[in-house]
Amino acid sequence: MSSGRKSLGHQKIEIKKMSSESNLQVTFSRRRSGLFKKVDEFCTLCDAKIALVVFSPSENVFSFGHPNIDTVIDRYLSRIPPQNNDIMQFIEARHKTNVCEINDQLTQINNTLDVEKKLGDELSHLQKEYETQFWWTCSHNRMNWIQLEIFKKALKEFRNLVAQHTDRLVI
Amino acid sequence: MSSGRKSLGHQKIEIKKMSSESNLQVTFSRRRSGLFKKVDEFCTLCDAKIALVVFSPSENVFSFGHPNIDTVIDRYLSRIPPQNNDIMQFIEARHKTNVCEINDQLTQINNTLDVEKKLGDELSHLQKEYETQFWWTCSHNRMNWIQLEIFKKALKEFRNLVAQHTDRLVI
DNA sequence: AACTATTTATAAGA
DNA sequence: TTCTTATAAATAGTT
Repeated sequence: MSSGRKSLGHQKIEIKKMSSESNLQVTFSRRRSGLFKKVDEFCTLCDAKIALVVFSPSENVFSFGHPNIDTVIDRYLSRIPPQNNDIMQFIEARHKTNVCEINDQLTQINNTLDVEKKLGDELSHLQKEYETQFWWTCSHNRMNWIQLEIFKKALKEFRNLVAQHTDRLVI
Repeated sequence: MSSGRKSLGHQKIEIKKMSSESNLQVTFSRRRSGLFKKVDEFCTLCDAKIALVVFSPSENVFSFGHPNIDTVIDRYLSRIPPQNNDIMQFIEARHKTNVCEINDQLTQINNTLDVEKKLGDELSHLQKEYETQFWWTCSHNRMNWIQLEIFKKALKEFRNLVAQHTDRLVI
């Protein structure tokens, strides 16, 4: 009884710059995830080549690319005809380094993975102790997340520092 | 009677490359406009700087930018206005390299954060049903371990990257 | 961070 | 193609 409605739910909003700063934060976050999800689905479903770059008002950078953000941007910037295989090969070559690094990374991961796999298999025989394992994994995950946030902050500061230095030098 | 329904309406679909070619065409068109609308709303509401480039499977190009696509792409690639002075160009080149790599790193970390958060959320929800969902959880734990290995590697690379950058900064 | 009522997006069918 | 329809998905406001 009483009120009845717990919420008005999704109300229509006007599409213009949001007034409330705190509201903007949460809306940015919500819509950013929604957007990246849509983009991901889009290129999966439709085999589209995509590059998406977003800078938040606080200068945080987010990006997504398929099959590779730099390839798509390069093609956009240089207006390369898709028929020109030579040039496409050249562009692809520029990313071979990246692929090599990723391969190295995969190798290391695979090596580590053998150990991790064993752990996983062992775990399957330790259902009784699962609860303990669960909480360990959970807190481990959370710790990593926090560390990652700290590193991200440090990285941003470092980037700004580099920018400042260079600005002063250039001026 | 019998049929009654004029249409089944919007049915749930699996997110994987579409099999039907003609269906892909219409889906590409529909989702592309939906996407560009979302992006437009996003930057209007949240004052986000955005660059979006899409190549269709048939190599048609679509793009959107706010406040300007080239500005955002340049910023992502860390291109700065050309100078005449050779020394300035040298400094700019180094600046470009540094900031570009850091932007990449930040993007990577942001993406990793999304993954970590998702894993954390999944694990939290699992708590309620871990007894009945034991096997499913097990495989997710394994996935989580893989993520953690990637993360550890990323942190190592980041440490080395910072070291390299710091060396280079000392002119 | 979850919930709920709406709006918005969109898969199928015509 | 373009419109309609029924349903799924996203999300604004609230707690």
